[in-house]
Amino acid sequence: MRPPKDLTELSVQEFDLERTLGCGQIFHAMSLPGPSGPGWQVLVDHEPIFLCQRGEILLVTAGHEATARNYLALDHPLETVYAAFPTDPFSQAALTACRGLRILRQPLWECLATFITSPMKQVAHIRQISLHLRERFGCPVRGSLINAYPSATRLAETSEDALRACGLGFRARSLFATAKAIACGSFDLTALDALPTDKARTLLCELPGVGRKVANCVLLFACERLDAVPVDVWMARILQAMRKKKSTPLELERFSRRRFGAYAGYIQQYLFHHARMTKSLPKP
DNA sequence: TGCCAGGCCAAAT
DNA sequence: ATTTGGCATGGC
Repeated sequence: MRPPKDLTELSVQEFDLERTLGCGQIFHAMSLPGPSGPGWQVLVDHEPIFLCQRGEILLVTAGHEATARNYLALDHPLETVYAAFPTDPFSQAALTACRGLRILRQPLWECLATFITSPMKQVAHIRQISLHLRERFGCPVRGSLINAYPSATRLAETSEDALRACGLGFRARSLFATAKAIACGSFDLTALDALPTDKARTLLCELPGVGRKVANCVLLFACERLDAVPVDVWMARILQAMRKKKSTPLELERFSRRRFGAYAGYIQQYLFHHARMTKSLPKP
């Protein structure tokens, strides 16, 4: 995508584009040199959007302002999230370092599929797999560098081996099986919206390749459940350092929900990103 | 080289 | 109910 000539200026407060796109919740954003400084291209389903931030001005492809506002969750009450941050030095450092990071509103299938490909993979490699799947099976989009994320139906008509050839390893079986379950209608993703979080999580965990951690990623990043806390190896180390008592991942998840409150998932993302960027943990 | 990565699953205790 | 081992791949 060439940066579009027609850009609309949006006024934004408490927003940081680079942190939001780069904190490990989406895996496809492409950085581009723009007409007025560097920017990013993202795809929201089949809608290509160019974004470029200069202070409290966000430049957005004209005609796509409403999609951008929703995708970037510019309506989330970050001051309320900040007020709920713990006061220990590590948490406050994470807040300072990540201020303006927002939890995106991701397309549901893309989010589910990419996190099925995530177990025992580093963020950079999840991105590589995601781009490979888009390149091989996704629909081209006019004006976009990258293809749309392939639908469940499209992946269901490929094969486990074809997915394996995209570097998925043992995750190929899970992604293929889940794609088939959704394509044939035996699992209805649209039913998640109406369910309380615990029921939605239980339902998601019925899908191949979806355990509690991946389910919590989907709930947080695509289902607006901002209290859902994915506990990966990084979060386990962070939360274990905050809680002296030796704990299982599930205990740490509940601990974080009690400690952090209704925006526990949001706070989790700040702690996760900060720990990864600085390779540091809270003092035990 | 060896170790680790935004885990999941089934088998064994 | 809880713990353990296997699973593919790539980066440092």
